[in-house]
Amino acid sequence: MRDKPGPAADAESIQEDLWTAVRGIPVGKVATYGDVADFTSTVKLTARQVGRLMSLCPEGVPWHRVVGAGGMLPIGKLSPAAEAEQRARLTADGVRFLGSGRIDMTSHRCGPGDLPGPLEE
DNA sequence: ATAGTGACAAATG
DNA sequence: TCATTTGCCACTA
Repeated sequence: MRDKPGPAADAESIQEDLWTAVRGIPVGKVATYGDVADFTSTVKLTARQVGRLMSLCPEGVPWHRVVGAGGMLPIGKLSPAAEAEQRARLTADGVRFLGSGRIDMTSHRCGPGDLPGPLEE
């Protein structure tokens, strides 16, 4: 190995795996940060880690399919415009919203194993 | 090194 | 259903 002993499994690898997991979310479905963190995993990530890395997510990644627990959109805290965009994209994907501005997780929640990502065994 | 903050989550009242 | 508190991990002052 050549290279310094950086942080366990370079952050690049983590991101790559993360994007793959997010991209594996089927259209019309959504996953929570905790779920995505569970899918990804070459290294066990926590919901916060996922959220933090999400800000770096490159183009082509349906980040809008990643929501908070219960279908809340915590993005509004960071960028109100992004929240509107996410909402519009999800609607275009066929996701329904509840009157409280939250997503109808009862029908769109993606659980571990329901994702065609690298988690398969 | 300590404290504060943040695209979160689960438990509690 | 909502508000509060605690745990989590990384970054910034």
